[in-house]
Amino acid sequence: MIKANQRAKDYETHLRAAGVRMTKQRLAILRVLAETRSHPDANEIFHLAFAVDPSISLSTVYRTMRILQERGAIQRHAFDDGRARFEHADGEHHDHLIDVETGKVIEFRSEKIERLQAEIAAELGYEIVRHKLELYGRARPMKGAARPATKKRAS
Amino acid sequence: MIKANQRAKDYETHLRAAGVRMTKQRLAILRVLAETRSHPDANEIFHLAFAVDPSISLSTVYRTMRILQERGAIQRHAFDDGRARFEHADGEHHDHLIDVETGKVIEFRSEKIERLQAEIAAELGYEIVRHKLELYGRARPMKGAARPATKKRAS
DNA sequence: ATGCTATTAAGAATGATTTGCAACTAGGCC
DNA sequence: GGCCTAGTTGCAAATCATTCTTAATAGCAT
Repeated sequence: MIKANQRAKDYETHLRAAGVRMTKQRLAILRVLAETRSHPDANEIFHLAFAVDPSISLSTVYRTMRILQERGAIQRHAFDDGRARFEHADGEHHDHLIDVETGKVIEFRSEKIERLQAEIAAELGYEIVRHKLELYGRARPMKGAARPATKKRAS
Repeated sequence: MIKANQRAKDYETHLRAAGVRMTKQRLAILRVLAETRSHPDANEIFHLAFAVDPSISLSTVYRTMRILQERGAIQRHAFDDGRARFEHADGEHHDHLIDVETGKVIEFRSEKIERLQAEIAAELGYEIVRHKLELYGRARPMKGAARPATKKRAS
């Protein structure tokens, strides 16, 4: 994961520039976030970061996630399972398809959908600030190609 | 609200048919659900139901909401504010536009969006079980028509 | 290195939701 | 109508995710 390392550095640079103090706990969290391509909850982040720096506590994870969210460095999601899940916000917006059987989260992005949403909001007299689209689905008995990997682009 | 009364009766009939015992507490909840066009949380339902039948307790609200959800009689939403909000699932699916300033929830439905979602899921090898689309927006300085009412139909 | 201040760990506090349990009741059966 | 029993209830205690309090610690500008 060479890219992850770079991303961690980028995070650090940006946050420092914004006047955020870099403690070893925060660095551990940034590393963890940079390395994962999934959508961990606070507890998962805590355990992963603990492996990097055992001096970290769960409250610090929560505090830091809040700061990162305020700075726009991460996104907080509230899927239907109750707890908050986090994901780094490295630029590009995308939506989620959640496998109802395995809980697996697949990311995708569709320009058509984005456009349509803006149109609908406009018709209702609104301007979209952000949005959340979650598809909950069941994998179909494969017809041809192999099961798609994590990041997909749809029409 | 004559329709609401009918809806409450329908709920009751269906649930009875499914072998669910009808207690006065459950009837109170069904009445409340049938009468509201908003998205109350457990506590709000509790207070409203309490007005109908003061023997009800909050735990019963939670227990009942779970049963209704399992039976498909209601939908549980997890908007970004943390707690669960409920809404009767009387047939027609719709999505939500949440006013970021007032918290007001506007319902809408777009066939185009529905179709597009199915297509996207299909491309990823999935079949949609359910989905959730939430637009968070800001009201635009009205250009012509009046502010739209609660249930809208978009393109 | 020093000092000021932000940040931390730990645990207590909070808010939403669930659960354990003894008392109660809906609804099938006579 | 009354009986019976499994399902349901209210209440309080338990759990879960998250936030707050506080005394101690550690960035980082100088």
